Amino acid sequence: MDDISPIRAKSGTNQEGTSAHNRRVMIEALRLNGALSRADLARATQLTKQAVSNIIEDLESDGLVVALDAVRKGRGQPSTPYRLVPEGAFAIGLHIDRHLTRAVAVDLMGSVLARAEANLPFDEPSKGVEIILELIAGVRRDLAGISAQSEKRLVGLGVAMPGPFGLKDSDDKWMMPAWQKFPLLETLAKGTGLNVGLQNDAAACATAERIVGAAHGVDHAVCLYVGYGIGAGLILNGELYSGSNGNAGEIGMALLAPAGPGSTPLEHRASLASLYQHLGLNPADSDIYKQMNALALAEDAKMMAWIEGAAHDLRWSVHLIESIFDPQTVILTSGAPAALARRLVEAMQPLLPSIADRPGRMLPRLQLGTTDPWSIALGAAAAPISRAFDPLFSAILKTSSAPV
Amino acid sequence: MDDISPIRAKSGTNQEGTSAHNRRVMIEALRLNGALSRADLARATQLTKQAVSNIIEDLESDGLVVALDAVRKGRGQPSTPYRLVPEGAFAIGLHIDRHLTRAVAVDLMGSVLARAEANLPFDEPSKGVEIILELIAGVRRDLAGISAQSEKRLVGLGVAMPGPFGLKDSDDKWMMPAWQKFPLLETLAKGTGLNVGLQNDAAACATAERIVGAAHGVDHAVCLYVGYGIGAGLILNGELYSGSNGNAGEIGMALLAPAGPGSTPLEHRASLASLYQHLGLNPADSDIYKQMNALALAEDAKMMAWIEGAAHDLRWSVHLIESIFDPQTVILTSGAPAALARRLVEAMQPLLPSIADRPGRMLPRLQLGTTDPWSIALGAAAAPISRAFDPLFSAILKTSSAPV
DNA sequence: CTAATTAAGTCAAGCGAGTTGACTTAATGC
DNA sequence: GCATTAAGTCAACTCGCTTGACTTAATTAG
Repeated sequence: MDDISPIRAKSGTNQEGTSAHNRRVMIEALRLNGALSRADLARATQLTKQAVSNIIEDLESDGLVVALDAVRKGRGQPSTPYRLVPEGAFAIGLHIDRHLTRAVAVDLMGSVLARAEANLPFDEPSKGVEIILELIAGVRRDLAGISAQSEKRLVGLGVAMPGPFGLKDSDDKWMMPAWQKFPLLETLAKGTGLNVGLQNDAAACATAERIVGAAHGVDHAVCLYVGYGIGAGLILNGELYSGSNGNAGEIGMALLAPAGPGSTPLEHRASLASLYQHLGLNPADSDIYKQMNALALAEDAKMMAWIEGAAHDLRWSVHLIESIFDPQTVILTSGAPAALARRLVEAMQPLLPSIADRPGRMLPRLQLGTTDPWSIALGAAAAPISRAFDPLFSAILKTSSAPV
Repeated sequence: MDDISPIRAKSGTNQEGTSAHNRRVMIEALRLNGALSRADLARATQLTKQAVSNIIEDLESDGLVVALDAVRKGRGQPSTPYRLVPEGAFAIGLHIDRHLTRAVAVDLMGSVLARAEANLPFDEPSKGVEIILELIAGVRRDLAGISAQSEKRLVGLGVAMPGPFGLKDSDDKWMMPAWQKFPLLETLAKGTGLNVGLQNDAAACATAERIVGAAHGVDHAVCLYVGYGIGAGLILNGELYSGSNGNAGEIGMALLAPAGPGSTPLEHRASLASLYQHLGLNPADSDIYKQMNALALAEDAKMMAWIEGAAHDLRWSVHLIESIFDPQTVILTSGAPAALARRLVEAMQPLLPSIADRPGRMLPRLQLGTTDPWSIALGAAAAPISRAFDPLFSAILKTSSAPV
């Protein structure tokens, strides 16, 4: 968003933009509906049969779609459905957390094909980056073993890490101060030769839910992510919204009351960090996930007390989110074990009344989303895929760098 | 959003979409930058000189832009700047409130050319509609007196009224139950022969700020509107966001705490309705505006007490909005007299710390926006203008079927 | 005062993605 | 068997943006 000229204006478009958009529309339609024939696509996208035929032919020769057996359905010539080819594109996703980093390789459909994790030194990013680069290299090697074309078809590296980004220098331990200052993206771009993009962890979670989860094909959804911190990933008009500085949805530091004793950040009440503190656990313990799972399954009293408290605040967070965004659904995801997340969602019932409490709803107000701890890395990987293949406004305009 | 076919897909586009987008981009560029030459436009929009020339020629013959005197600026042939023609398009805006309705006619630049108001029976919409239709007809006559082409160039009728819309039947007096049930849009469309669109009042306020106010050219802004109720108008990525049911930003009914005695709707603490109640005023009084102005100027003790309380809650609302949206700025607008609104904004200082408290800010965190009571009607009128002339994603697609 | 330079804007041919309408292919159903 | 229905192709066409050369008109250097 740097202004080269002092004149403010949106970019124009031309036939290239048209064609890029139509390709993306086809891909999205196949992703959302499974296999479709050219005639189906023509009806769904309002394009002519001929235009669709040309585009599909193109996509087929690019190895992004493939024909299935013809199917007869009533009168007329049988139709030939096409589906996406998972191996048509790949992306690497990287999740950087306080004590741990995970890397995955995914395909066009969002299937995870390779994964690796490693511990991370909390305050030594220059060392950490070496670990990360090795991790990525390993995942790439694994991927190359699965598909010979993987390197050619790699669209980018998506990075997810806790936000918020770009604030005042601070030593707040929540914010991984050493990492905030480190030129991470540049280093990774140089070290991998890939296009690199950054999201916060909650946004990545929403991206994951959108490609292979509860938000698949939902255009207005908010994804509450309860991890070490807490954040919301916003899907508005079918696109991830990141705000003016990439910090939209960073509700962890939001105060629960304007003043007085109740005026604590949400993060201090409803996050895994607060749970660890409540239980006296050490977040750097390698088996902490197992410990929590055991406590959740045993309905440990102390944990249940924390759940009650967190649910109290989260119930209200959902109420606020519904009032502000009017989403089709709210999805709660978590880095915690599934048993814990499930109990948390149960404890949030009944939800507070809100404008979401309307007749004719199609989706539940609150759903439990993915609780796989790898889902943030998956979402990170899904971001470059989305950028390359989803129908976005920015993809139509003339300087939408790096299309594919 | 009705699915004609069971296949979910975005619409494709073609040269018409391209051309429509480029026209809109030109218009927006002229709106944001004043007068620009063809060469300027070509640089700003990344289109070729020739393409711009053709489009400008088109716009000129459509009466939307006009050439100014050539200006010399250094070497080379002098450039001929073009500017928008205010009389290039008109729209009618209608603001329906509990006891009052206002209609305005605006031009392409958002200047109000005619206005009229009338009292409205609170719970008799069928009578009310007749009053409204007459009001609109009067404004249209006035407009016709100003420009002979006004009828030909009328792009639509925008309606703003308090939300939320489409909830369960209720007798909540806040929500104007009789009006919610009445088929208002259909009746107005039939009665005026115009395209009709609906927004809630806060959204209209944001639309007004965007066309001629503090949000002019700002792509990420939240507009807090303190009227009879309270709501937020959301400008995200340069477009108004209305949520999945047009109720985004309806924070009036949001509870200030999850439970307990503090658990009241924001609307009961920070809205003009709460002020009227606090002061024992009757909102149906025709001189209530003057009364409030007098009290504000006199720094009436009771009013100052209300301001303190409202500012307390609003300060926190801004904090939450900043945490959630990461906007470039928050704009407070109000139907209250300017003196009152100014005191309210002052009382909100200092703001609570938040992620908006970052280095390198270009805009203030909180600004006082328009306090003209006609601004909602203006925003209502600006909506059809925006829909017809702003570069929107939906404008590129093939069936930009009239949504709202 | 002239010539070189710089920049705005036009001209005319070309390109290319979607459109159009007729045609082919291949099923079902009466 | 023949009419009907629908998928998909062919080939000519359209129309908005692009390309590159050209014209116009100013400033600046010598």
